[in-house]
Amino acid sequence: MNFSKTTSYSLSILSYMAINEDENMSAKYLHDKLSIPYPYLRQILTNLSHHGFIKSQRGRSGGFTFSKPKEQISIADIVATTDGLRSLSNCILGFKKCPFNKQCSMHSVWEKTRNDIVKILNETSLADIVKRAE
Amino acid sequence: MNFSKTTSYSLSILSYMAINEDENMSAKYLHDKLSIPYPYLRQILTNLSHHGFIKSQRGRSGGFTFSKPKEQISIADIVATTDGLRSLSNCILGFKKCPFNKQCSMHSVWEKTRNDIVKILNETSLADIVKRAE
DNA sequence: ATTAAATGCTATAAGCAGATATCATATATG
DNA sequence: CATATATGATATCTGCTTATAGCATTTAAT
Repeated sequence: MNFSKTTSYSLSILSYMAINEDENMSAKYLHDKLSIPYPYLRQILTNLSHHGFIKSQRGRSGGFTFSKPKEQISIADIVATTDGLRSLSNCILGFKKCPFNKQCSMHSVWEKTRNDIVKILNETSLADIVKRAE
Repeated sequence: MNFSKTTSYSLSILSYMAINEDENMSAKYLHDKLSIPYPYLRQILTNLSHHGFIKSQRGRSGGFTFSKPKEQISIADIVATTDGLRSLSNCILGFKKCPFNKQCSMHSVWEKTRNDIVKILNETSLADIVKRAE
């Protein structure tokens, strides 16, 4: 009942980077700060780089920086590259076909809450997260 | 972002059994009706039996029947034996510690929706599901 | 130049949920 | 009684996510 570790790590990384943009963001440094397993962290950083959220600087004193404005990166964008938003559009109980004859009160409740969640995911950018962290 | 297959299958099985209580519920029969992989279905039935929701009758023309009133089996009870309700109490983003400084709008939204969901899970019994299916 | 410290790339391992397979045991039916 | 059809119990396989490892390449600092 939550997002995958890969998604969770991605969100941790990008929100930390957004809040502390002055620091030099190498994989090693992020590993020390966020306690994400180093080799796994590197894979995720590569993935985030490939998806255009951040860009890398190789070589000594290299690292990662944002490659577009933080206003233009929503949580939904990040989730979409890992778990995918589709994971939110499925039945909360995991059914393909509702076995409860459509009268299932689950579905209506979940539909509403799901919409609330997706709305927040879409409306919250990394810039918003920075604001709230201040 | 939804319950595990084991939970989903468990809910399918018990709700089908509740709605069609007149039929002879063998694993084979349930497999035909619900298209759950047969050996996996058998494991789940054993698990549901161990947890006291149903009891088994061995031998030819055997099968499974409820071992307590359907009014006394809530969806939450079923989820608790598989995924566990704890899966609902965690941060939706998968964080142990909120990296967003508590101001995270995620958390308040998720807390409310989570409470809504748990409430429904607790208040909906198999008997209710039968009523709604009629 | 040489070295240290960083990312790029990719192959592989570990762990878990989901799924399968098999044999033992029980029992209704003929 | 013999047999077909159930469940009981348990070992194993598989595929995906999570995690690790190692070598190549780039670049700053000395």
